Amino acid sequence: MNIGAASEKSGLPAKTIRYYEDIGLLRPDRAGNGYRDYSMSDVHRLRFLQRSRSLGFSVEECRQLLSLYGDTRRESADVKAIAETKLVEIDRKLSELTELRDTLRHLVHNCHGDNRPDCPIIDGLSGRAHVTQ
Amino acid sequence: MNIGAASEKSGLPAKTIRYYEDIGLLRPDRAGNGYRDYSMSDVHRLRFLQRSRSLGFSVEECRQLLSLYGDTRRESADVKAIAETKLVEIDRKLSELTELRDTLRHLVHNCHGDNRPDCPIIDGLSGRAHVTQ
DNA sequence: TATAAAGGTTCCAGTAACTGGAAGTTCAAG
DNA sequence: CTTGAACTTCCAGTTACTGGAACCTTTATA
Repeated sequence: MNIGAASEKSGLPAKTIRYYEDIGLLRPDRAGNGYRDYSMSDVHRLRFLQRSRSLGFSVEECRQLLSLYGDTRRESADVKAIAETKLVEIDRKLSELTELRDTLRHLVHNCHGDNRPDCPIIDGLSGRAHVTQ
Repeated sequence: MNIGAASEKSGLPAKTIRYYEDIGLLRPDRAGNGYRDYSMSDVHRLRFLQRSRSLGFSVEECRQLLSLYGDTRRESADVKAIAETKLVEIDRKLSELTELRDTLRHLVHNCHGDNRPDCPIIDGLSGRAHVTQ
């Protein structure tokens, strides 16, 4: 498929997809006319990149995560070690996100949402009183 | 407290903290010697920035999130609307992170972790067969 | 008290990860 | 056969830092 379709399916702009190719994150085929030709496997890779980037992993971390899926030559002890390290990081991100969500929820549920500017939660969390962790 | 202590407490490099001041995300006091002097409120702001940045929110989104806490002049209906929009996004991030974690867990639990390079999960997820969503 | 190291300051240049735009090619519709 | 959308490469600009120089202040040690 062309880059437009790959873009739509992966949620990444075409520009970004070309950039990812430049830095060696994928290597789509080329059709006879010079157009890039993306396989489902490429799209899967791109979706994965879209997700993990949006979740705060660096491109290099994404490259490492991708290597867990793609590099069959890598020894499995190695794969396991990398995956376990990333798991710890993901669990931390999960609990931080959960905490952020709970705070915002609290904000939403306690704000009356009318025009009165005295939202009680804003006062409570403005920094003087509340310290997270 | 000095920038070094603020850096340690927030988990952000001093360089980044100065940069955040440059772009108007906080305004620490100055001591008589010209050194920046951070309050607990500043540190709280910085920790918040550290977290939300590492979770994939842009600096502008962080600025918006911070405004939920800091800007008491903002009308509460406005606060509520912004918070609700961010909540949707956070919930999406949460489910994506959970999915990523489950995939990696599966990888860890099914890899034998010895020197044999034939980790069965890698084959399964290499892209040809498996498509997420 | 001298002095060296550690930690602070500004400023400027470099990097990471895109992003926009120009200039040209190819394809699909009318 | 032409017009417009989608593709190509290339180069410049932006965001969010990050490293380094040159200098100042504080603190520990001789």
